[in-house]
Amino acid sequence: MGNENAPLSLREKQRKERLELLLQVAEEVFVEKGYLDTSMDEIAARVGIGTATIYSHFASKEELMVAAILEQNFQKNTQRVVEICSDAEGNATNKLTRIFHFLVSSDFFRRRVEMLYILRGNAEAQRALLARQEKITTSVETFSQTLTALIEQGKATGELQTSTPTSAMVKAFIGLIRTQGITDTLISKYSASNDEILQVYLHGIATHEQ
Amino acid sequence: MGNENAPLSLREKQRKERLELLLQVAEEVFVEKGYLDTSMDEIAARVGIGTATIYSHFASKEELMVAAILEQNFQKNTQRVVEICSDAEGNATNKLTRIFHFLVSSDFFRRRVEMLYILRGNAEAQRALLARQEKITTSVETFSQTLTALIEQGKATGELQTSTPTSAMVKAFIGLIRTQGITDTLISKYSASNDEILQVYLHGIATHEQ
Amino acid sequence: MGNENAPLSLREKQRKERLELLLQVAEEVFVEKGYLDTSMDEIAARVGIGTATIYSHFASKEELMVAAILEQNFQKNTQRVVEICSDAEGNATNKLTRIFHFLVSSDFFRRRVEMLYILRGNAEAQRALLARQEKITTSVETFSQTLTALIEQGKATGELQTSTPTSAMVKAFIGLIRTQGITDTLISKYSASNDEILQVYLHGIATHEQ
Amino acid sequence: MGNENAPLSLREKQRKERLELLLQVAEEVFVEKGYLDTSMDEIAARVGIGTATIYSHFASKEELMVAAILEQNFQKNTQRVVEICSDAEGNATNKLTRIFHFLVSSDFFRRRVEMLYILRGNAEAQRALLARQEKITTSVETFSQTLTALIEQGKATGELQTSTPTSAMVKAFIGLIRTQGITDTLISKYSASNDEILQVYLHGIATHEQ
DNA sequence: GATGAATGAGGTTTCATTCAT
DNA sequence: CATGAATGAAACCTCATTCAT
Repeated sequence: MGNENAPLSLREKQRKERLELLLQVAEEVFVEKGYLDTSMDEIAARVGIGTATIYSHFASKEELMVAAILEQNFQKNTQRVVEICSDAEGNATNKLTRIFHFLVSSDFFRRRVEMLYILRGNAEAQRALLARQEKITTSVETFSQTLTALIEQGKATGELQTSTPTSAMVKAFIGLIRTQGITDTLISKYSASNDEILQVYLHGIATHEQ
Repeated sequence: MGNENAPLSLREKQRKERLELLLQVAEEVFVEKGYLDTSMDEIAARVGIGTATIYSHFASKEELMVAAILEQNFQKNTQRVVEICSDAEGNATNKLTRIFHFLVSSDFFRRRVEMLYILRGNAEAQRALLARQEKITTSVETFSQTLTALIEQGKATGELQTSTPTSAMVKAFIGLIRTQGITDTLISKYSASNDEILQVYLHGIATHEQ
Repeated sequence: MGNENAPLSLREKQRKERLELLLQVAEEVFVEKGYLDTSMDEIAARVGIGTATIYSHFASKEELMVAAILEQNFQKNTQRVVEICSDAEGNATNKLTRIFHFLVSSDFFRRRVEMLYILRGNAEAQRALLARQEKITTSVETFSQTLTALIEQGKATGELQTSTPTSAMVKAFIGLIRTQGITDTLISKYSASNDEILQVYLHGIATHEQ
Repeated sequence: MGNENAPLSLREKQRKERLELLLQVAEEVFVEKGYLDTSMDEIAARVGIGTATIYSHFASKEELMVAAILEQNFQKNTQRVVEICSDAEGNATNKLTRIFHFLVSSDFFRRRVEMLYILRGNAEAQRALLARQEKITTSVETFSQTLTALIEQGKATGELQTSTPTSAMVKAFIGLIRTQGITDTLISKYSASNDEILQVYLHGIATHEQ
């Protein structure tokens, strides 16, 4: 009966609810308008709070963005990945396929990469990232370990090659997802679907015995 | 006898040289400081021209960035890709490997993706992109056709699978390169090198007959 | 039997102690950081009370500063000046010297002058000054009368000139102390010590008979 | 025929005139409202220029204040002091009296001291002071040397004591003027005029032979 | 009575863009 | 044509003060 479950006072409850709403709205606006064209005033107005109130939750615009993009979704995404891996049915390839589709559709990585690009070279942003990093360490760890375990299972069952290091397979997998994010005229002309791209990857890590 | 080959007047020659210098410097600064922290004044100062002069070449900051990042290098990069493909020696896999290393090291795609992310959702930027698009159409075409041809050659010689569509192979290849650009704590922990990632891809498109 | 001497309730006692602590801390912070960079939140945090609580004691930041700088020390300083003057030993010159050193070292006038400069022209501050003025009237009176009496004693004993009005001597004396407060590059180059400056003053008010 | 006397282009002339107007207006507003209650917007509005234009002349509000208070008047004041000292008529005491009255009436030291108090402890302000310091070094030197020379002349003619160091006399003189600046209820009750205060000083540095 | 969260109002500063020279 | 100075517009952020609990 830890008191973290103790009933929050009305004030605290309202504050917590507003924080969640703030994060949700912030994410929406950042995604809709991009970092540059999003102003703190607009976020506050949409939430229905004073601009200054945001600063009682987050020290800077950068910190708000990091929180909105990272914290908002990472835990949920990680949880879903774990669920997929825990499924009794399906082999490694099948599970990787499901994870791939889920993560591409969740848009999480697109936002994450966008954030990383935008905040690159911004000293304050680096600090914000660090300040918030620990809050998602658990998710990062779980996410990584889950993927690693999945691939090693695939190797153990002979489904995946053992000649390619697991780390390379994981890294390539994440890269594969990240790449789906942004539209580029250079590649938009290629009609290939996400599925076809995934096939190249799966083929690349699979064993090819007769 | 088109007069586009007529000798340029001194004025015109100087103007053209300055334009090239401007593009070069702009790219440097954008890459060095990022879009946000780059000011038109600084670019002009580094080039040694007046700020207003930039606006006689480009309609906006966005247009300058598009030009600096896209036009500045695309032609050069395309040319090198064509050269590699024209080489008498080496099969498709070997050439893809060389192209991969060249493009990763040239940093072209990192900058391009960064630009796309940053300018996403910015209406003025979209207009700028369109306004400049036609200037690089030739390069885009050449680049695409060269890669497509290379992969189809590989298919013809039996080196690459025919079951995967060429367009998917090309798209995955470009995605592979784009993914190398940005460091992310999520994948930075995986020690896999670029080479190992490339192997996954090459393995994924190769035939696996005994 | 005024009930101002009645035993205070625990509540009232605590409140009074907190007020004293508040004034002390406020003075510290104002002196440490200056008026501009001192925030009510910081003062409250250092005292360990809620920000809003300050406003149950003082109507505004200005009023708090006036109280903290004026009331906090004036009584103590006045008391010490009275003590020095009451000393059986020493003539007027000697006592003025001791008072001078005490007041310079106590830093009271520096803070007072700083406050006056900073709050000058601030209507709210003038109101605060007036609102608090009466609280220190006694000290002001005592301070003034003590100095005046001391100098008139000096005149009576023939130690000080009678040709200079007492009021001028007092005014010059206070000005002398006030002047020691702030460092200015214009006069910092003059190596003269406080003592030497004092000598000019003492020489200026002394009789010079052979 | 240095080209610093070359006719300025119309643009340059206008800019210079506006700068002078800016400094003058800035001084007025700072003196009228105090540092805190003066906003850059108001200064700009009164001058009739855009707020941003101020920043093409001065890097910060602090730098503007330093320039407006220091540079605006120091040279003029110094020049007048030098003129008084160069006067063939009058001995040292007489000249000190005239300098005293001039400087008190010019209000220069009051503003200077106010500035020093306000900017104390403000890091940006210290930088601004340094950045501008060199611009007034000449005036500082001239001012100091002129006063020093005047007093040493007084000593040479036997008018002033030689037992008190010149530096102490100068320092006390400047302190004397600085003290006239701010009204304080503590001393405002003393009816003594500036003149009477000055007498104490002059008496303090004079020789007292029979 | 005490509080901490909320905020309105405003401040300084930046910068892409324009325009008179 | 090239320019540097001017600037409008807006952004982020701060903080004294209030008010519901």
